[in-house]
Amino acid sequence: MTLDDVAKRAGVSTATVSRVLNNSAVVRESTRKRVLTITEQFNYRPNRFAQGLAGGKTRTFGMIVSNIENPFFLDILHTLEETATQAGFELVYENTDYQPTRLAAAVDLMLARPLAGLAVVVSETEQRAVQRLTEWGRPVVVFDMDAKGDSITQIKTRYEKGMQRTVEYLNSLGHRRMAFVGHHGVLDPLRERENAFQRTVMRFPDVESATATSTDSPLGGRQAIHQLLASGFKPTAVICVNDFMAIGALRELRDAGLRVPKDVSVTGFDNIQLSEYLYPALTTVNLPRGRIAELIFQALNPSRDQARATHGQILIEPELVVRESTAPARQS
Amino acid sequence: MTLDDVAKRAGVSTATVSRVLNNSAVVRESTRKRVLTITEQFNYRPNRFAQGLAGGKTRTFGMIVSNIENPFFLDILHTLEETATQAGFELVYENTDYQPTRLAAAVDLMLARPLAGLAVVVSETEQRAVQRLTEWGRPVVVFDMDAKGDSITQIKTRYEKGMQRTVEYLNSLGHRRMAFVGHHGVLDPLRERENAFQRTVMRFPDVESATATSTDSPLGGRQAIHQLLASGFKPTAVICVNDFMAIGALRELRDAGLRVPKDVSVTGFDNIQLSEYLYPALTTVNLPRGRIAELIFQALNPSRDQARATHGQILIEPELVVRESTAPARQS
DNA sequence: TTGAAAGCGGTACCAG
DNA sequence: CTGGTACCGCTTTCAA
Repeated sequence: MTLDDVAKRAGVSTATVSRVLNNSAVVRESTRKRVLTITEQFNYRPNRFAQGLAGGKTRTFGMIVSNIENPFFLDILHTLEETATQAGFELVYENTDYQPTRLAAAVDLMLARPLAGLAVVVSETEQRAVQRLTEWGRPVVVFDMDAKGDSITQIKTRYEKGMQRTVEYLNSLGHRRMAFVGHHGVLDPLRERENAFQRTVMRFPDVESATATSTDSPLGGRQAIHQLLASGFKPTAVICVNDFMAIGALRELRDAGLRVPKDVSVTGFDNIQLSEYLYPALTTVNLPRGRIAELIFQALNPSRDQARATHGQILIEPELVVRESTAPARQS
Repeated sequence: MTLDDVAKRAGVSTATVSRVLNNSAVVRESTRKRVLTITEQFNYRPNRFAQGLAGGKTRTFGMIVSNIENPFFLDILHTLEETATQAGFELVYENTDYQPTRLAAAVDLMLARPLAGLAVVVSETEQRAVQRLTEWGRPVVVFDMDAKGDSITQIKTRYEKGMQRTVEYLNSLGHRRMAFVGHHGVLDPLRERENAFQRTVMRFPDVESATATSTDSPLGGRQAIHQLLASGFKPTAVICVNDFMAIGALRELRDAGLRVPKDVSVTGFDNIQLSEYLYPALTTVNLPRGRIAELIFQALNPSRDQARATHGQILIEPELVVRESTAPARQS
């Protein structure tokens, strides 16, 4: 069933059917009704490809994420998807696994589609990809990535602030040996988290620190802790780059015979839903994913009244959420 | 940059460029090179809409899931996405939230796209949607859903068997008061899990049982346990419909002052990665998501040699994975 | 208020 | 081995 079929059956031209379906022009009520009856009767759906080709417009957004298995990314994707669907848009996503080459490939793929807008929520970066994004004419949102351009909206979180609050809090509990568990996000934003840790720790001269790195997953968190412990460093507090890795960290610490938080405190980052279901419930830093998704949608949506209202840079303030995985350092 | 631009610059026809790009016919090496040089130089990407329209073919698969937040669905989606991408396909998904109306809408949307194939991995069902799927000419895979048709592959798991093993195991540990925690999946497959529980329990005359229902999430699991406990029923073992809900169940039991597995044993279903990171690590039933994703891809992929090799019905055997959340019932 | 027709950017058949 | 060209299904002027 095509537009043409519908038109024939309704005894009108394809142009009119198109008008009815898109409310793009005033059509006499009677013909309008007639057309709608037919389309419903046959459950007609316009071919998206033809629509996209002809109109040059699309109702599809794209989103690129680093690791969809990590609830942080998944939540944003999910919320954005719901919001977009509600508004009559579709969402397609690509996963990069933190690999710059995959990021570049994903951007190329997305831009070729074409799309109405693209959200790039990744922790890695890649020159050519950024280049293409800035040259692309349509709305782009980048999260924690440096890319400037006319149609680019940047959303950033103040990791450093979140990190500071975490370290300060732990320090106030008496912790003096802290370890940072990160993952192989090779570039900026991740580094930013790690750098933030380093910088913050430096401000506490009596605090010793160490770092361990692995993949972004519970298993990675587990391995990182394993390394750390094997290295001989005995932290009284472990700061994980995110909650996802903290899950594994908690497990490995327990398996190593260390009690959390009695023997060692653990913190995460992101405040994913799971974090309060862990045992012990995780002390972490909240990053409002729902709000981030909303902001992304607003920046992407072309039918904004306050066009460009959401343009430029948006800053997200992180806040510490204290739960059960942190406690005063033991006198040792 | 369009095909035409490339053709002009290379001094050939659009047909030739198309041939080169698709390896669809033999082209003289020299012209082939020339064309490729241009396309790379300008980083040309064919417009997917035009391709889809013209060819009638697509390199896009669709997947519909009930709850993408549940790692069971996410894992399948993720694996399928990777596999598909590797093979040069794209994957788009829709989430239904277990709502039949959303399932119907998702199917309509997917079929209109159009796609090269569609995977429907949901726990609900809807008449019209099933109808459309069977009438659609292209490859369809349904997981745990009843839909028969020429181009439909069905993948089913033997829930009942998994459930039996679980109940038998618990019974052998001395448990006589069991509760089932399910979610509001209104139709078949979920019911199937619950029914499987009921049927299995019936075979053990001395086993008392109860059921609680909530949403498919950790929070839901928590609430279900809350209801259960409030009802006065004191189970010595709790069987959760899936691991995702078990996460919340574990938490609520702990908050209620019950120790797992000392006071009450808990089991899940699916064997999601997280299950071994929980505390205590969850006893569950393994459902091989990677393999399921592989099977789906094979059934969907049009370029199969052993065409139809994966047709008809495929059965997945579940197996019990014993971890720490189950133990002998206490003498009470 | 409606119809006719020109594309949108590819694909694939038919000649040459 | 390569070019010409008729579509694919829909949107959007331009006229009527």
